[in-house]
Amino acid sequence: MRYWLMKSEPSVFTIEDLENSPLQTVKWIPTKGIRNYQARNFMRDDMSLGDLAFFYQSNCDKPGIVGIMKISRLAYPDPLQFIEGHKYFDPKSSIEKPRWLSVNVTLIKKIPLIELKQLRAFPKLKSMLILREGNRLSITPVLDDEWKFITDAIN
DNA sequence: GCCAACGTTGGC
DNA sequence: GCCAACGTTGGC
Repeated sequence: MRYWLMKSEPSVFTIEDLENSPLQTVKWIPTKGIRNYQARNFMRDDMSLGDLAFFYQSNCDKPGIVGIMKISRLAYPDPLQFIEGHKYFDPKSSIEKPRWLSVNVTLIKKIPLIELKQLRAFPKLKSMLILREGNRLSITPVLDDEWKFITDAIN
């Protein structure tokens, strides 16, 4: 079992949107395609059913962790890449050789916001990828120790 | 809205 | 395969 951190901009998709979705399950992210090879490769190569992930809200007033999700469907082609005219249409992709993938996630629970600046304050977390300057990757692995430390802090 | 830090693109 | 130009991300 692996752990992940997945970013979403609240202007695009919020934890409440996830909460209000049927079965509290969505394609990540419903209206947006992940268009970064590193993030795609994580989904394709390293994610397993039942892996857990932090829902991280980014590019907003209070960036931070707001929930816990699980991976509920393994990587599959992102349908948005095939919709001509769509923002996430990719002419270089095809049904036979899809370039971009998604996974489904299911909400486990919302948690009280743990702000980015709080995360930064914990020496134990100083190597977290999300805290690295210039980090832009929307899906990053979380180490077992980091996951345990954060989830322990919640409880 | 600024801007640093990235990833991608494409000409060569 | 280099690298400048460009677009995007995301904290502030």
